[in-house]
Amino acid sequence: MADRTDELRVRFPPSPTGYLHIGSARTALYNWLLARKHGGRLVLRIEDTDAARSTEASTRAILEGLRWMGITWDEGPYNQTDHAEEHRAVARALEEAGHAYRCYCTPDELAARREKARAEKGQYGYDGTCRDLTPEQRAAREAEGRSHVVRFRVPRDRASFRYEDRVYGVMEVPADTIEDFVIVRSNGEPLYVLSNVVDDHRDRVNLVVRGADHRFNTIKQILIYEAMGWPVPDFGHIPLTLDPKRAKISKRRHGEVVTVEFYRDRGFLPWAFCNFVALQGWNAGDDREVYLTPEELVEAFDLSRVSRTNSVFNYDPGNKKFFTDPKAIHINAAHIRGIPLDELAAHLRPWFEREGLWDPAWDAPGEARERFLATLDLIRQRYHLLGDFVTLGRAWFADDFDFDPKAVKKRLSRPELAELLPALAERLAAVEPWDAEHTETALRAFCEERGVKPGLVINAARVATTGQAVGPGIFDVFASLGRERTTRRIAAAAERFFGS
RNA sequence: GACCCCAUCGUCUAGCCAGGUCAGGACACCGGGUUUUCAUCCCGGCAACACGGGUUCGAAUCCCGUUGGGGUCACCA
Repeated sequence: MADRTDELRVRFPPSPTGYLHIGSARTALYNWLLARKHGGRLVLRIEDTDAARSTEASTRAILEGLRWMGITWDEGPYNQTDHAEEHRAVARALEEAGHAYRCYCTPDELAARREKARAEKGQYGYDGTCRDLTPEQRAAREAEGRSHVVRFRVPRDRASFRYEDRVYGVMEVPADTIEDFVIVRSNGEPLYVLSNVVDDHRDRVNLVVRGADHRFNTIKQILIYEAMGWPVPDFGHIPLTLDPKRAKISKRRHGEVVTVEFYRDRGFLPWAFCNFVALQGWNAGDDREVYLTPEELVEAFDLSRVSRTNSVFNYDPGNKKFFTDPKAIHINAAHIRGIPLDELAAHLRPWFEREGLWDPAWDAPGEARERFLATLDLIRQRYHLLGDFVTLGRAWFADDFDFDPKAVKKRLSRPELAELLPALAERLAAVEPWDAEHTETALRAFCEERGVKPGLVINAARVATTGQAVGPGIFDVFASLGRERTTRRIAAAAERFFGS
């Protein structure tokens, strides 16, 4: 198919030196959103130029993270190293055209001069020692056996460099703050600032959305595009996400909580995670915060509404309940409550399987599946994480559930329950038909006869049947659990907590 | 240090560009209500325009400065 020149082409080029963290995930998401919204294409490129730090495992982890989030790419993944020759060719072309030159200064010399400049409080960018070497001077240095890097010859005919950022607006910096930067190492390997441009050009990327920490690279890279006579893409930089102490987040400092896989493992719905991440630095301008489907977010998302203010990822190390940003958990809970039941069931399946609780009958259309979905619907209202279904909700799917000690203490300690519980079980066993309405009538009548408050019996029954002090209305619990399990558990609780 | 960016409740943010409603929403927190329970739901509350000047009848909104925070200054990406 012929290329449409007006087609939006964005990219996500992670460097495989670690895990997919929350900041990169957001960059990927924004690019994906843009591609979807405008019918464009997203290119995935692995920037493994830094061979020393790049690992296969890291690439896998990143791809896995993206797949989990539901971020799909239209092209790639390409490997940057596959194009190393091309990068070198461009460096040569730049050199031949006079836009770049060989620099023979050694790292030691550079460091010394930098130190001196720093001490004198001057600019300490590259001082241009090799910028205008004559062929003879170059030959002399080659003869000395000196190796060289290739530096870009930054134009000195302007007072400043500027470009218009899609998020930050006009970016303008004094020209003398941009030094003649290195584009090829002394070992012949091209550097990111060059390779990235060559790749983006080859991949026909026309909008670059990346972290605000790249703003100065953009100035340099536009210079390269111009020197090559290539069309310059649009750039949009997005604000950074900081920790509560306003420091850049990193796995090294913050641990798992900043990695995508952490959210997967802790029971986040992938799209709920995306929903939260999207809100760090962007909002639609209305009061909406929950986007249950990708389509809704794609529709609402717009680069022009991305904030210029860094956001703080609000997590509190050591907090058991809020092990990550409370809002992230809230959004996850909203999604758990709000998405279609069959989708929820699909996301839950691995959780049940890991616990050995999955029943294949839940897969096929039929009564078992209907009951399963109805149970999910009943208990999902107060759950925040997928794991809650098999921990807090285990009693709905297995008999070997745990009793919350606090619940037992609070609701199963009154001595009269020793006698009430077995009697209640017996009474319930005869209720016909078994549904919320009839079990309620029976239980209330039972309490009336015994002269006890329904609350006593109800709360005891909740703990007895579910192990928890909180949960859905008890008669819905009865109906959901069924007669057999309900009565057996109530009787068993009497045994277990009051038996001699 | 130089350069660039940013600055509204504890956090995410709306409002700013085109000055003029008690500065709005969400999360968290607190209180009340519903209920047999609450980790559900409903209602209410607490809580912010960093500071100082200026322009203006009027400034969160425009201008300047200060302070604070962040980013970048590599033969990393």
